[in-house]
Amino acid sequence: MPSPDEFVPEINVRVAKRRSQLIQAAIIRFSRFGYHASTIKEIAQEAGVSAGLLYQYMPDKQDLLFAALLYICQRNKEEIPAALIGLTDPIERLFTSVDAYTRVVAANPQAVLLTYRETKSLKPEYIEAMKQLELETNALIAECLEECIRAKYLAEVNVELLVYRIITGAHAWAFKNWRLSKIVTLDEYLEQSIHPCWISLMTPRGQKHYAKVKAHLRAPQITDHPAEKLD
Amino acid sequence: MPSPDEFVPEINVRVAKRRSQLIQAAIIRFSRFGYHASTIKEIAQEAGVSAGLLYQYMPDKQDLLFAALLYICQRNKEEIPAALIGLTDPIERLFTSVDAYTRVVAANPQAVLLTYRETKSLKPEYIEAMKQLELETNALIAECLEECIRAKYLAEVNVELLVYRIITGAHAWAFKNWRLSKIVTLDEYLEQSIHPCWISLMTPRGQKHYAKVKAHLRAPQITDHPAEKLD
Amino acid sequence: MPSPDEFVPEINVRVAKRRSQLIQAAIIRFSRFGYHASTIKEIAQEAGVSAGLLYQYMPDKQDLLFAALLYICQRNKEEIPAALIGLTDPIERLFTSVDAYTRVVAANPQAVLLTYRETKSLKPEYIEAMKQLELETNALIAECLEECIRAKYLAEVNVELLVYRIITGAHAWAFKNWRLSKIVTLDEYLEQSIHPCWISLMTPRGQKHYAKVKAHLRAPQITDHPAEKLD
Amino acid sequence: MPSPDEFVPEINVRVAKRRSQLIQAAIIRFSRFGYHASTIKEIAQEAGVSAGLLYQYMPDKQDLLFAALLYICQRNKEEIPAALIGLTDPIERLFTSVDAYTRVVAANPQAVLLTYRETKSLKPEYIEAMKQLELETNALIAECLEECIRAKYLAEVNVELLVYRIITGAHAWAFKNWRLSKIVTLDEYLEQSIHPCWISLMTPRGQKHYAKVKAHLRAPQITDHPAEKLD
DNA sequence: GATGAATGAGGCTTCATTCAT
DNA sequence: GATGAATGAAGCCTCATTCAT
Repeated sequence: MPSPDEFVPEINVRVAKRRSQLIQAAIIRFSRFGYHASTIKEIAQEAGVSAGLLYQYMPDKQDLLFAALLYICQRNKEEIPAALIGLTDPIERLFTSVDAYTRVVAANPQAVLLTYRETKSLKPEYIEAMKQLELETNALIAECLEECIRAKYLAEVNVELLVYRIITGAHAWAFKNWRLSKIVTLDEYLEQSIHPCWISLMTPRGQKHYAKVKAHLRAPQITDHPAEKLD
Repeated sequence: MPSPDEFVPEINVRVAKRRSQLIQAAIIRFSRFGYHASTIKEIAQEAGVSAGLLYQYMPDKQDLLFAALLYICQRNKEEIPAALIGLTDPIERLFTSVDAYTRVVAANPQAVLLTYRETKSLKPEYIEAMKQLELETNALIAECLEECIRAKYLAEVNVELLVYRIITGAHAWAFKNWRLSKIVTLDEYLEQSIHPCWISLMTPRGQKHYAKVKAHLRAPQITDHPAEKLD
Repeated sequence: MPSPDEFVPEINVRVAKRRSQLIQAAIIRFSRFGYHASTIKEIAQEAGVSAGLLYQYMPDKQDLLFAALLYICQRNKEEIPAALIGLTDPIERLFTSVDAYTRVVAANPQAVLLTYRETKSLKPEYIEAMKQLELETNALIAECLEECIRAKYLAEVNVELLVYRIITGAHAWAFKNWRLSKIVTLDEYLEQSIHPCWISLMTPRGQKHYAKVKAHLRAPQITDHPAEKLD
Repeated sequence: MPSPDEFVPEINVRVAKRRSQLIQAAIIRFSRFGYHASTIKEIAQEAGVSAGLLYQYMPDKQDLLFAALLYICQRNKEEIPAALIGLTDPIERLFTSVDAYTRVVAANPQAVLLTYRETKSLKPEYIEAMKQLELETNALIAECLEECIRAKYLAEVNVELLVYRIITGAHAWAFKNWRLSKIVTLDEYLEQSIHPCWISLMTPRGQKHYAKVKAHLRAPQITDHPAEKLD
């Protein structure tokens, strides 16, 4: 009993596998050498396939870049909800989302730098899509902040602006890692540079609550992508 | 009839003028279109000279990029001492250096983005030089911070880490300008995102002093480079 | 259980059917887009088979072109004898062969253009074969002319040259169809451009005879290949 | 006294020379091997320049083809008026224009074949331009025909259709040269295949006049382009 | 027999760099 | 000093052809 013509799962599985394989290879080369300095041949080689094959799964080099950047952002975005599973306390959720975001960035620093460096190489509609995705990711942290504000744990501040303080602070760990990693550990960075952004804005009520939950706050587990380490 | 080995000042003046002219043109094109998307011909045209002439003042395209990046960083670095002239009060000096730094970045956002995006295209020794220059610039703000700490206005914190919070916060205005400029003005950004980095770390003594000088703190005047605006 | 060396007619039937199927598809694509602009994949798709299968029935793309051109010329050649069946009068046979030839060309203009445009892409021996086939086709009309000359209906002219006047006149209908079809119909073209080639060379005896048979001369029926129409 | 900036004849001379040089090379390669089988490198080499230089004078390969085809047609078109200079008698002018046209085609057969074979490779607007140019050339012969009709030398026929009989007859000499040149000379071809097209349509008055001027009709001198001979 | 995924040679085109004027 | 014509290396991409399934 053969599967009907219109649904052939093995094919889509292979296509998805190939695409993923090529995107991974692209992330590696683009991260390491930049978009323009990476040739299609090198990327294909990194993926263990021929240059020609790449074009059966990607329209062109720019789309490959877009796919790579999209993949990075989407992957990062997904880590936050994953880290929040099972958490209900607003402070705990805020702490965890910020911590998770920063640790995701720290786990894939080259990938994050790639999004900063090469987004400009995309065509306008792709740039727009990237911005949209950033806003969606930011919204995940924004929700945690708003929950804290509603619970009177946090002063009423410009939430989106605060989110940007936090995420660009996280990105800074990737950008300035060459220096920062020499003066503090990631944990110290989180404690002294990232979390203070919101801790310093807590209400007395928030501070009291934070002191209570602080003890059992734990760093979330982040998926590691070894290819994207800093060298 | 001057001997060929003699020092001929007019020549060096012309060389310096040409180099500067070419670097300006390079900054304009690189900022607007990126390093790889800018051709030597376009840069030469922007400078109003021929492509061939460029090679009499620059060894190659990469050195031109380095010269451009160096110029940007040096220019920005010089703005801080300029803004501090005549100021002696530690808090006032700290406020002004941070304010000046951020406004310099905000005045030439494309140029700053260029240093982030294209530094990787340089050869290692040039990258090292860029890092060195960054550290020197950071030291200017660090000195102001240390002065405040010595004056017991500020808690004893990791100064260099704090400097990075501040400067990457400033850079964020350039990177995320597409969104930030829609939610706050530059003045609001300074007040709500940048200055809080150090204000939240002041000692009670510092807070008292700050309240006193606050009234006559004034935004420093920053040199504008219209070609490097965001569009 | 047939021995492998035995003649297995079913196999040859299938091979012939496949080849024909592929040649038809090739004619369609080559005619419409030209040899170089047509890809093997497109031709296979047109034939409803895979690209790989094509190579089990054709050594390569060039041979496919040759097969297509050969098919077209052979098909056209066969129309003349078919149209002459049952006709015995020399003038009637001449008229009919010329008329049939022109109408065959007019029925498959794109295919004829293909033979003109792409014969050069063939290797020398194939070009030779195409020329040979042309001569054979021409001979069919030449025979009719000679019969008329023998019957003293036509002046003694260079027969082969006259054949070329006629067939290139027919081809012109295909080549210049974009303009000719705007100024005359095919019937008018035949009457004013093609048939005059030989009518103007008739002897008085021929003219008298022609006047007699003219009335019941009828356009032969030509096989239509809709895919090869001009658009 | 330097020439004003806006008019620098030497530059335009060089550009024109280069363009011409490249177009000649293109005609040679395209004629010999066809458009697709000719590479930019080969054409550049034929012209004695580098591949890169070609792109300073031509936007791309297709434009080079268009330029080549245009050049051929324009050159052919110009031969007719040149041949008619000083001739006033209608019959003489008609004979000469037809004779010149055919001899031009015969002098550059490969170039004419090129226009037939590769026009389809052009983009629509260029094809349109080619058709327009053909119509203009045809009009030169059409005028001669009309003059004869006005002088009552020629029957009132469809002039444009007759022009097409003539020019496609001339083209046939190029197409079927492999055979025709074996059975007749060009002069015989003109006498037996080309000129009869209009001679057979003369009025008695025309025939009488033709008999009178026939004696001193002379073949016009045609510019030779050795690179475009048949091999 | 039939498929279509995979290969890789080769074409067009761009652009940093050189050099004759 | 200044020009810009000329070079040619190198990259993206296509597509005829092969071959494992």
